[in-house]
Amino acid sequence: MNENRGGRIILHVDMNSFYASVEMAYDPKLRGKPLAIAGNVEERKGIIVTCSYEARAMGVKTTMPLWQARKLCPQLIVMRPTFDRYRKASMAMFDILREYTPLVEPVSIDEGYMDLTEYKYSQPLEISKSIQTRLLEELTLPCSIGVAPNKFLAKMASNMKKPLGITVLRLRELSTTLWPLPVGEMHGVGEKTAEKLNTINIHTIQDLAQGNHVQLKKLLGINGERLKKRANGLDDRPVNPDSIYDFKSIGNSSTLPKDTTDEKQLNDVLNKLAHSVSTRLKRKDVVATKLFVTIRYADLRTITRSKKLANPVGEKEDIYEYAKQLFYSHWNEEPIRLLGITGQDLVEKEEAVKQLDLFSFETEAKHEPILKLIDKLNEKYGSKVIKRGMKGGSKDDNTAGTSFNKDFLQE
DNA sequence: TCTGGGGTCCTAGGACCC
DNA sequence: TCTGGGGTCCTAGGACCC
Repeated sequence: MNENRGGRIILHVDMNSFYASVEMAYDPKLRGKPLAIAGNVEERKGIIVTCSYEARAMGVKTTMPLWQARKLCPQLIVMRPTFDRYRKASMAMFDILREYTPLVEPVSIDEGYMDLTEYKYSQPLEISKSIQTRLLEELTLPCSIGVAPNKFLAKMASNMKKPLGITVLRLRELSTTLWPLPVGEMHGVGEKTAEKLNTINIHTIQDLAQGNHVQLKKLLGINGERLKKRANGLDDRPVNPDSIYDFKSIGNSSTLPKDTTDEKQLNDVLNKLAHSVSTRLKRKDVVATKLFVTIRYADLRTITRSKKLANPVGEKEDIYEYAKQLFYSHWNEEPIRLLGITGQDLVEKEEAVKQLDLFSFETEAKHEPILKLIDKLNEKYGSKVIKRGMKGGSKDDNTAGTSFNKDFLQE
């Protein structure tokens, strides 16, 4: 009955050069041409965000500075991103995926996992073909799909054939499919980790899979253990459709047209950033308990400075004031390339108001015996706010029932 | 005449508490 | 009378991903 012996069937659907493909869907004249989407097109710091396969054939790559891409490919068509289109296309794409199962977890605007374990009597390969065909025919958007018993392997599989690939990665084939790859190609292993692994003679995924447990832990901490497990095809993370509802931080940053030390200009940028962060927080009905300021100097050295706030912020003016405080107490007066503001530890606005009340009430009543205080609080707010014998307040209520959503899934 | 902007997770030291 | 051990919070920074 159970053909895959209790294993799961996980798909990773990855759209191919998503932004460029969406633009081609909107304007068919762009098809077949080297197309790049780049930020800051007019300015010196523009980089390639995505490019079509025709552009890739000329050596153009993601994150390459625009001027360099133009040198490699003079006929390159360059467009600024139109996020509205991408958001719409993304929603349409996830709607199609959800027709196959509700267990769809978007991980970014253009990729997501699906858990098809419940549909084990259908062929996952057939379902993948159907998904790929529908996305291509109905949305004119190409994708690659990986099919595997877990998220990690599905992700690695979708990466193996692009564009328009479908790759099935089975556990029993790991030693021939996954293991020969350089360890740096593993999802979760970047440049630094690859370098570190090389120092203990780990060069391929196979080396990692067979690496010494103790040595790996010493080198990379718990990440070492986790990577070794993954290299052996083990990953039990569930596909969680609700993960889009947990927001941990909201931030904006901006690279200045020119490096500067001009305070008026810097204040102006902080003011604009405060405005956009405030708008986004408000749209989600949350306030931030921690505020971060990012400073990048001309030589790309980047520091972040943060402050835990007694009273969570959401209003633009408050964010601006705290950000200025943070900035001016840490800026070394060197020219600045980029400024950023991020709010973290987000709580629902109503919950934050409660906590604020709680705080002042507690201060006012701090001489009373603690049990009496708790009883009073319970009387005032109901027993769910604070329980006798509990250490803290209502800290972990902050996501319950919130209706906030990832930006790209919002209208 | 190089390298954007949006995030997440982990680590580590010091303060502080019991 | 010279020094334990566990835990949490705060801050800074590193690495990684799309």
